[in-house]
Amino acid sequence: MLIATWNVNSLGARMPRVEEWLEIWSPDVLCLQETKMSDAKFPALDFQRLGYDSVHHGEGRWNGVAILSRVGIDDPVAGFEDDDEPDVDARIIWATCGGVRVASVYVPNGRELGHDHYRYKLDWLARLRRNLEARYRPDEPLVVLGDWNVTPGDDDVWDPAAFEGSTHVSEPERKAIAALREWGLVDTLRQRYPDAGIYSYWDYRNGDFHKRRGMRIDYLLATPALAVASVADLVDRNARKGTKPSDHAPVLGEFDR
DNA sequence: ATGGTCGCGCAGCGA
Repeated sequence: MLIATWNVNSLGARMPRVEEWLEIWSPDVLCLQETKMSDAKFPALDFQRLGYDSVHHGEGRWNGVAILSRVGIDDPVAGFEDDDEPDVDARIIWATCGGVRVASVYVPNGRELGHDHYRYKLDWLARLRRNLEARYRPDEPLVVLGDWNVTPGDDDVWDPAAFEGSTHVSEPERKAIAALREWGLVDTLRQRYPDAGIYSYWDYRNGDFHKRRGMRIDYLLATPALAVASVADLVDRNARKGTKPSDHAPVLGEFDR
């Protein structure tokens, strides 16, 4: 089972690249973030033509998450699986694909330390943890994947010193990700490559991609029940090249199941 | 050199 995640930075702008990419890789499941699209405009028929069922949770101009699957897509839930107030943004969608519970997540950026949006980011991650605790167990096959907007450690940033005092590297954010791991999630790529400088996002500016100045903020977090079957992890850097690329590359995990 | 690029949508914000 091949499961992938890709922050496409507008599906409207990226559809040619996404269709091309699906034909190259034929993943079983592809999670998308930042579709920047309403549900009404989501091109479900185009994905159907490529063999994928899909679910989408979008508002229009900002955010927006989706799951595409060619191994079934059951029990979809848009937003958190709790009875609290609905999230103000469309940032998480769930579905069961081929016997694996999948969540596609677009974690708030945070903007600046101390900003209201930074508090929202930390609250959002805590709410995700409560959702997992209330609804799932680490011995069930589940993967939460997407754009976390947090580097789990210093190996995940091209120059940690350059980001001192910024979001994406702060201790509270990293503790929130560590708390998810402590509940029972495995960062499969990092487990396979313990200290490699592997990135998934490069700013469009400054030629950062060509200078290899990136961050690893897109990843799969799988329960041990699923991670035990992990056989490969990779970032498709080729998708960050060429005409009208997203600023994120797709991240793939393969499981022997 | 203290910016630099995208996307959205038509100014300027968000990333």
